[in-house]
Amino acid sequence: MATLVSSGMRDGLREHRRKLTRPRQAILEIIAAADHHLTPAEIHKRARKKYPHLGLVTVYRTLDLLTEYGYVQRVHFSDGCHSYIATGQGHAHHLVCSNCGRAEEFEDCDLAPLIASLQRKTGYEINVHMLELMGRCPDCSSRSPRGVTQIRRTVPPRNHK
Amino acid sequence: MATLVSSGMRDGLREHRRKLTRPRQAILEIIAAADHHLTPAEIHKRARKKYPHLGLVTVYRTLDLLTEYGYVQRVHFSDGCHSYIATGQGHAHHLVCSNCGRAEEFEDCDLAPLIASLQRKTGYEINVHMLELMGRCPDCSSRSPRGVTQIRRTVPPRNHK
DNA sequence: TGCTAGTTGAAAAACTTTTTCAATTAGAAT
DNA sequence: ATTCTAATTGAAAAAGTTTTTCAACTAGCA
Repeated sequence: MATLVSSGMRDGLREHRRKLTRPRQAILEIIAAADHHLTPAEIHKRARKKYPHLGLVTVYRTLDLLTEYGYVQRVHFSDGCHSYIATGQGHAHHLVCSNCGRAEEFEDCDLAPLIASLQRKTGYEINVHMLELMGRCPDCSSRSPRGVTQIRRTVPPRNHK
Repeated sequence: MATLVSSGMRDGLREHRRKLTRPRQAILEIIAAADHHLTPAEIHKRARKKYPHLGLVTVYRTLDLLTEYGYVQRVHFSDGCHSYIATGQGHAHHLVCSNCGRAEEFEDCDLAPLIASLQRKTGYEINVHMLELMGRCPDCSSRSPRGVTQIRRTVPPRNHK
C-alpha cells in the first residue's frame, strides 16, 4: 500500500523532474491513510511520527505540489482554513460530515447543468468553481437525531486555525 | 440612499438591541455603494475617508454583524481570503468576474436540485453549502477574447492578502 | 440630562501561510 | 560505486489576516 503510493507517485513526479523524497512520501501516506480531511498542521503532526525532522514549511510546499499534480484535493472551509484529502478517481467535490468529518466524493458533472444554465443566463465564461457541502452523515444523524449529543467527534469542532 | 441604508439598518439593529453607530453606517454605505466585492482592508481604506477614526478591528466586527443579520454576504476565495458584497433580495450566491470583479447574483434555488439529489444518494442531511463561481464576464470576454490583454482591472490581480 | 449596555480603537496576540537562504539529498551520469 | 547538480529541505523570519483584551466612549432610552 505504501509501496503503491510511492511507486505511483515516483512516476508522476519523474515526469516533472521532481524528486520522491522521504518527507513527500510521509506526507502522502498520511493523507492516503486518513479517512477524512486533514489540516496542514494535523498532517505535520502525524507525519512527524514517521519522519521527526519534518518541517511545517515542507508540508505546505508538498501540499501545493500534490494538489497541483492531482494527488490530493483542497477542501475549503468558510473560516478560510484549508484541509486536504486524497483524490479519488476523477471526482472533484466533497460532502463533509460536520460532526465526524467523514467525506463523500461526488462528481464534477453534477454541477455541470447549473454551470451551463448560468453561462447561458449571464454570458459569463465560467472557468473556476468552488463548492463545499456540509451536513450530518447518516451515522451521525441516527446516533443523535436531535443534533444535541455528539458521540464520536473526530474533527476539531471549531477553529482549526 | 444613504438615508435608506441607515433607516433600514436602524430598525433591523434595534430588534437585536444593537446600535446604529457612525462606523457602522460608514461601512454599510461603502459596501452598498460598491459595484463589486470588497476586502475588509479595502472597506477600511474607503470608509476612513468618511470616518478617519475607523479602526480595522471595527470593520471586521461590523462585517460579522452585517453578515449575521443578512445585510452583506461573504464571498470566499480559494486562497482563503474573504470579500464582502451587499445582499440583494433573497439571493445567496455570486458569480464573480475574475478580471474586473463584477458580480452577478443567482438564486439559492438553482442549487436545490443538486443538493436534493445528493441527499438522496448519500443520506447526508446537508445544511451548509458554499459555492463560488468565477469566470470572465461578457464585457471582459469581448474586450480581450484571448485572455491576454486586460483592459480595465478593478480588482487586485493576485493575493489581496 | 443621566444612565447603562453596547461599541470602539489601539495594541498585542494568535494563527496560517510564504519567503529567504545555507545546507542537504535524490536521481542521473559517469 | 562515485560524482555532479538541480531540486529539496528546515529554521527563522516575514507577511498577512483575523481575533482578543481592555479602558474609554457613545447611542438610545428613561
